[in-house]
Amino acid sequence: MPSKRKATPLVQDAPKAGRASKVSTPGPATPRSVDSDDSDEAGEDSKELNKVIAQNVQRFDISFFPYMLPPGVTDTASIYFQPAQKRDFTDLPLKPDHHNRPLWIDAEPISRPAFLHEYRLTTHSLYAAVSVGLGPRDIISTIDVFLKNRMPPNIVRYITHCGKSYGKVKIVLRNNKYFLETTDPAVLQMLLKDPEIGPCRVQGAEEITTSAPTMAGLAIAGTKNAAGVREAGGSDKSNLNQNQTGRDPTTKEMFTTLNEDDDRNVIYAFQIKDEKVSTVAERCLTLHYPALEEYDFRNDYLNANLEIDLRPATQIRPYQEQGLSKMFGNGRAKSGIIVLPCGAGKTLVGVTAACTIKKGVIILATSNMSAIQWKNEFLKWSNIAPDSIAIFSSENKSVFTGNTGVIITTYSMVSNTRERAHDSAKMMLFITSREWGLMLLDEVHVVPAQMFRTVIGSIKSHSKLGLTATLLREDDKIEDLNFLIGPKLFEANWMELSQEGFIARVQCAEVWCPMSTEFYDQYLQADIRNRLLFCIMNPSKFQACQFLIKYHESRGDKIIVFSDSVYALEAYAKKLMKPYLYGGTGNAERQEILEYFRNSPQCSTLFLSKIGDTSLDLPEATCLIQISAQYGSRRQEAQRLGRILRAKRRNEEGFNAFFYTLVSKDTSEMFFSSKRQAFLVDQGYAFKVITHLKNIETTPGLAFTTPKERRELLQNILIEVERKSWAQEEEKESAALLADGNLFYGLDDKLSRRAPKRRGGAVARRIAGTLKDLGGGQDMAYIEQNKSVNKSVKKKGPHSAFFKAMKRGNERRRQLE
DNA sequence: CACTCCGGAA
DNA sequence: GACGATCCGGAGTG
Repeated sequence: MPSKRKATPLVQDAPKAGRASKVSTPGPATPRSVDSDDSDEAGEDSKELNKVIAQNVQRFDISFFPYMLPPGVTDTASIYFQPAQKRDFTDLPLKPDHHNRPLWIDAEPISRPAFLHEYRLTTHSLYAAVSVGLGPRDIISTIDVFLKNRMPPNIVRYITHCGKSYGKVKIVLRNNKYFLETTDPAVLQMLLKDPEIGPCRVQGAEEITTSAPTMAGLAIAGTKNAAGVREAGGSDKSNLNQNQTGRDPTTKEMFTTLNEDDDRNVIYAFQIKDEKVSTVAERCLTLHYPALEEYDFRNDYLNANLEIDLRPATQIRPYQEQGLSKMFGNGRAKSGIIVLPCGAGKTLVGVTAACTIKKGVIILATSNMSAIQWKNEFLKWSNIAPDSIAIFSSENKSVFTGNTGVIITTYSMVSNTRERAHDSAKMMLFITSREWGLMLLDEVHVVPAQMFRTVIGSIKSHSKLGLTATLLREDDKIEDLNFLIGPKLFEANWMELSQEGFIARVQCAEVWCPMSTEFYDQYLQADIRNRLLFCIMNPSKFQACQFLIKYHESRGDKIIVFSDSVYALEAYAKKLMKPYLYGGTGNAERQEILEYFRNSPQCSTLFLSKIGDTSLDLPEATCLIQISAQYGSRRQEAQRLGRILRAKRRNEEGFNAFFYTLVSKDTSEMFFSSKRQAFLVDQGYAFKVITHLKNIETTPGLAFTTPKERRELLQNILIEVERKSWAQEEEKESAALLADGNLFYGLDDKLSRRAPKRRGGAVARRIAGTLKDLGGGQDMAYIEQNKSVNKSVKKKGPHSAFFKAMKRGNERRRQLE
């Protein structure tokens, strides 16, 4: 373990820590805290505290913050430690001078609203801490300095243990083969005997290497230098567009001195099967020997070097550099994840990493569009030759010309298990058969999905860098990233970035729209599936939306309205005469609308479906209204907010972006909404609740003010609900019926089976629906179908439904046999 | 363009 | 009794 390596100082963090300590409002982080920004009453105490923090922070490079208990509440000190079951630590002895000590938690952040920051100490966070160069003793003593109470011995043991076992096991790629390496023969034996790791070994291929890689002859810039630049970068945040330092602060300063690899020169290793790498990594983690990936790219003479460097004009922001310094902290490339908010320049981080390693790079993006964006960013920020960069997707299969280069592809392209097109297969062979220096994983939170994790195994790369804005999923697979890719190296603080003007300041609000009685009745009566539609189409919600659009348009904002329901999207947009965009919109039309929205002053409002959550780049938008959302998806909420974070106008004085969520009162939307907000609240955003929009009654021209209009609206919704359920049953029936093999018996069978669930009337209607289907009549669809070719109509075509169902039935039967 | 498979959310 | 379910998007292939 490197004893005292000087890590990069955290200049920005120190004053911030002080600010956080000015606690004026007691109480825990309530989701809806009042937005009271700068309460500038810095007492002498906190100034003193600042000093202490500043002194100690310098030695650490993890984003950690103290949080202070409110004055006067000194005797309920509590630390949130992961291994402990209870969260009350009142029985721990307090230090005599505890009032001078804030609590100081060194871990990954789980929640950081305005005044109270909650962090959690986990195995992963400790490993991450050690991986950036902190020894367990450093961690313990630093926490102790700021701790109000004595550290419980079990925590000490826990930290020490994590520190010891860390870094003993490494996964290394050599000559296109994966090896598990360790310097400790006992550990090697232990791993080989492990029932899970043992079988993953390639028999007869073990080896003992005696030549540990040395760092001799490496020109690594000193720490002093790096610190100086960081100082400069930290202080001139306002002039981030000017290249003030006059030199390229990118690669050299990222390295700090290193003095490990001292006397150990025997490495024990055995080869593991390519496809088992993630299994082994997972097992190692559970055995508390996390397998690291480190790439000594400067001493890699086997893989060709890539001619790539950052353009001289490219300026890296301090937080980006901070993240990168974690990755290259010891002169090698460590695998891991960097978390930055949307719009904070994730791509530039990736490009810089590529420029540092200067080997073959493979980039995995989520969509075709983002692949193209990656290419453009590479050309923009770096001097890479245009023929050294290629995109590999279904419509574009070029290869770079030289020995090595950059390949951009999509997850689904690589993880495709089905039969491939000919040149696609050839391309895959090319990709899987060579070694890559760096694998960049964009939107890395998608990787844990079963489909995508195969990517990790099939492409051999020396290091991996995952980038994401929202490191969260609603399932528990996010933890898997720790062994699939590596620890979280860096996470930016949203609030801090917005205070410094790197991303826009956002005002978040939740608007409660009352439900009119007739709608509420229908809502209660409706099937659980259709309930949401009534919430969304709630006339007062519509009015609120209209009002907000009007208000913000008059302020000159560019507005995006999000709706998950395509039906509602269309209804709203048509009624308000605004353009709308959803999945079914053709590509050409899509571009046209986007162009129109971007450039035309006449068009300042755009309606978007889920399509806008990712991949669409709309830097002009400054206001966002959400009229419906996907249940409780925190990720979606964060991504949508991200749409306006990169607002071009963010640097204008006093500029605010707005984020509204419209919620129908007393419906399930309320519950989901609060769930969705959780992540943003954790990031420090305060959601205001607006129960009544000022002057809404006196606003002229609002829709649905008369009972007649509302009745009509309700009628239309009911028709839609009907149509929907009809289409569903049609589908179900034809599917089920064909699966049974006999059309007519099957029909009877189905009907009698499901009859008890519904009343007689339903049965009659269902027969009608089925007959309609068989006969090819489309009368019902006619009502809803207007000039726009609706996707649902396409789907409902008797043809496709019929054959689809038949095929499905056949498939199922074949599988049974 | 049609078909297929997949993800994400309860 | 087993089995299945939703919607809306995306990408790849033919």
